[in-house]
Amino acid sequence: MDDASDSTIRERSAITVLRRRGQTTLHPTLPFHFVATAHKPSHFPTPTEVFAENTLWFTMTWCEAILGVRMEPGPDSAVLLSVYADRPLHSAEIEQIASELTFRFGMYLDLSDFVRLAALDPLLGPVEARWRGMRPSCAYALFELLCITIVLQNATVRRSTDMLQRLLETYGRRVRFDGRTLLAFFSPSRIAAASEEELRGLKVGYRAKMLRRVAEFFVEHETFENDLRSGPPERAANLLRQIYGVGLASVWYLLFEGFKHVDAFDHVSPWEAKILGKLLFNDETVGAERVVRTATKRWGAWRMLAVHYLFEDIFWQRRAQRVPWLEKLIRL
DNA sequence: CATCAGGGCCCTG
DNA sequence: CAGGGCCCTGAT
Repeated sequence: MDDASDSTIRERSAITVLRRRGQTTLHPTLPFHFVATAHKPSHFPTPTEVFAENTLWFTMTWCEAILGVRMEPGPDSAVLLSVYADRPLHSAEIEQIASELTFRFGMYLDLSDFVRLAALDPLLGPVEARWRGMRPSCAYALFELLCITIVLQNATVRRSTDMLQRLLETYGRRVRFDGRTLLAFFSPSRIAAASEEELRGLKVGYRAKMLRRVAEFFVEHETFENDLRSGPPERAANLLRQIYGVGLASVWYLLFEGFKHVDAFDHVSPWEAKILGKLLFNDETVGAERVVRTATKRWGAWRMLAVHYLFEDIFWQRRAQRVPWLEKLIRL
């Protein structure tokens, strides 16, 4: 047997096929924008999800099970959910998954005040109208999102995607459902059981120690994510900062993407400050402080959601046609 | 070939 | 609280 066919067999045998176990319908608050909620063009593509033909497919680990989820728009702004799994699921479990996804995709948020606020703002108004009903959304559990913020650190997008790919291939699972093959995340215990040297072998560098410490933290604090979902953003921020490897930039991402705090904009990274400076003042050099101050004054408790609308909007534009000034600011 | 910053964070002084 | 070091890569 030659090497090629050998590796093909290995790869094929490593695929777990998920079967369709149930379906249900989600009912977001109105207004709701399916496409802009399901897909974020500013994010780098990850092998756990794919968005195509107005449909989102993604993997999810849930109560020791590996799930594949297909999400698509239904009538009257409803969202159709098909759940695939490696074991049968009770209808009560399907509803629990539905409830979890309602949270992860921000479908419970009441945007009516934001719509009113945006209408009064000449910059935000047209952008909000274009994406009316877009939510902060993140298909990942907190531990998974933390792994992403760690591979994001001090690396170009290319290197971050490579690191995540290797981690998922090594410790996660390859699954197939509904005609799609995707990777699924690993559990915290899987990483906690790996040695730092082993992780360094995946070329994550000094992040190996952080990944291990984060994983150990989640093994010991199973209810951490749920605890943080209630309570003010400041409390979540303070507790998250105590985890080794979680700094200002990561917390900022986590509060908005993970916990849907629409006001969590007290920090902005340099590259994003340049993009927002350009959008707000047509000047990419105004600096992070001024960007944060302006957003706070202008959009108050909705400032992070407003920033998110502006940010995704320019990345949607970029997809239609390259935006020259933006290309320089994105390090691929 | 060398050097360096990159979609941060920790630790030190 | 400012600044050096950290893994590894691709750009220069």
